[in-house]
Amino acid sequence: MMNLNRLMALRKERNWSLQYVSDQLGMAKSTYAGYESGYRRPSLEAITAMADLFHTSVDYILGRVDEPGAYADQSNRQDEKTTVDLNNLESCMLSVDGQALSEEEIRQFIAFIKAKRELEQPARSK
Amino acid sequence: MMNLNRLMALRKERNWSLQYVSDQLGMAKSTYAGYESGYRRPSLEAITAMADLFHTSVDYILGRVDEPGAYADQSNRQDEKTTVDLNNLESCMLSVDGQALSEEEIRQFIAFIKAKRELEQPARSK
DNA sequence: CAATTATGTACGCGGAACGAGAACATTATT
DNA sequence: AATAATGTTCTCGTTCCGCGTACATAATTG
Repeated sequence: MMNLNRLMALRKERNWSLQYVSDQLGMAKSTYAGYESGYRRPSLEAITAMADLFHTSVDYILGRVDEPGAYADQSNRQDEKTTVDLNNLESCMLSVDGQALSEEEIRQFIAFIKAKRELEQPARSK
Repeated sequence: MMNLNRLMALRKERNWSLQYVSDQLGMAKSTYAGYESGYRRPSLEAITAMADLFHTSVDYILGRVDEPGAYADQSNRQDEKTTVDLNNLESCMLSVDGQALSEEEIRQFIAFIKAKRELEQPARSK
């Protein structure tokens, strides 16, 4: 039927754990795991929060649309200054000395930042 | 909270009755009426069926997006990519997982990228 | 290698809330 | 005026959501 098969792909692309995602969404690990496995179905608020977290659209998670980054998410829409979250690679082009950065380089930077934050906050785990 | 205020507008634009819409959706009149009034929240299947019936997106019904026919704009949005050079950061703010990056972190990243490019182009450099 | 911790999976339970139908009020049609 | 159509609100039975928990496996640490 209507499976949310794309959730796991969205999570694994970012190398996030179930625990980390469910913490970000403010729900139990088993709850989010139920969404990925198809055992449970998210509420409208839950699926909206997931679309925000993954910087994609509800329609994409539902499989109604095939472009992950088709819509702007709320945080980007409401900010007057342009705020770019690096997880949303489709929305921005970054360059250094006029030379564009590849997605791979941006991913490395994200990993670098996360590793740095881990070291500074050893108590927290994702 | 998250009201589906746009449902009634979508229906009235078409001069459709609650009975007609609920028949098309295969549910009771009171069920769909509950969605419009905010008394009940639709399931994922129900809101998907509504998006299909009204020829719009789930994100539009949820208020995550302001254009009813959001699908057509996919190619347009990619042209609107914001290009940011990391050497002049005054214009924009960068974040990872919604957490802002400090200027120091970005400077470290610039240094990292430059060093990486040095190593990848040993013949040209110097 | 052993021990501990992180990660993914499955299940049972209490309770929230969904969906249908009925009853009623209001408006439109004849 | 009578009838039908439309919109609103309520109760009831049932579904199923979300959490806690337990367990299996993989990863990390000493």
